[in-house]
Amino acid sequence: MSVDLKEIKKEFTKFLKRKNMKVTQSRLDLIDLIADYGKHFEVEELVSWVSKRTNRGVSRSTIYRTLKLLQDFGIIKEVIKQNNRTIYEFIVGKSHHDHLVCVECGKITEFVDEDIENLQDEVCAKYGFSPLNHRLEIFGICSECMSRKKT
Amino acid sequence: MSVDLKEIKKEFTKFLKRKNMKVTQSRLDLIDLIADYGKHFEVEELVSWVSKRTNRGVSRSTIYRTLKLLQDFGIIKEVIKQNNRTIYEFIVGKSHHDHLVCVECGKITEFVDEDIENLQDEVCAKYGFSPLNHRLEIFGICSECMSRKKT
DNA sequence: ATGAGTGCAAAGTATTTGCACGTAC
DNA sequence: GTACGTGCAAATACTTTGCACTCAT
Repeated sequence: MSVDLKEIKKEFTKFLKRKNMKVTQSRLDLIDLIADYGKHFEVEELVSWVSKRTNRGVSRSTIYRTLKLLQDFGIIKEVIKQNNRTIYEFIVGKSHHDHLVCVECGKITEFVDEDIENLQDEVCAKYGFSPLNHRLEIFGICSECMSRKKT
Repeated sequence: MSVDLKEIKKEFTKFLKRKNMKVTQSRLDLIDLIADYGKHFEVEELVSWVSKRTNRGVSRSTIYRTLKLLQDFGIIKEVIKQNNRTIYEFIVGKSHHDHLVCVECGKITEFVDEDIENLQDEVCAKYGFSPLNHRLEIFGICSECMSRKKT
């Protein structure tokens, strides 16, 4: 793990103070817990994970509220919106990447493509649009599912 | 309007028969109504539009069910998933395009970029992934909102 | 005639909110 | 001490589903 969580929490503390919000244990802990989880997650998964890893657990409301804060702060992102599910990801220490989503097995594969990123910036420039973030989801069938289907 | 709706409905009829489904007025009408609406839409908007344009109206259930069918058939697509909203689009007669979504005013701008499309195909090829469709949403602030903010 | 389609109301999900109590400052 | 945070339960929003009736074949 190449991510300096201590530094992130320090920055997050500043971020909260700047907004006159309180630095609570619950908020700081969630950063550790998400980093520790180490993969994409849905709210439900996170709730279970937190219960499993702590004695106190956490309410869904707090999770939703804190996730929103962490998105504003910029360390997590909604990476997939499919059906009624929202999949989040801890994005610190990763280059921007996008996702291949297998509609058969649900497997999510990350990929990085600098060229796609650059072309997007060009498009935005062309329209005088100031991008804040983006989401590219490619839905399809992964190689394993494809070979299984052929059999 | 360069789209031949008659032809589309003929194909849709075949599509339904192939699946042993019935060719109902309601289903065929929805194609006309969506084409006629001429822009992105949400379910709620479509329900209002249908009521406004017809005498009978249509139930939300049928709208949802038919939208799913039309997606399978391939003439509409969920183009934006933001917050809890799903925005659909009639995609017949358009090259594949993606969207710039202004988070201030909600304006949606379409753009076409062949190079991005090609790069995506390359990525899929690299992972042995068979793409079915994709969605690229760039969230940010449009030029009008940006100049309004500066003032 | 038969099975699929439709509308309605009810049920499911995911997410947000009001409020009483707890905690950071 | 005060204001914001938290958990809980209730509310909301979107979408799906069961069922009785209707319509396409």
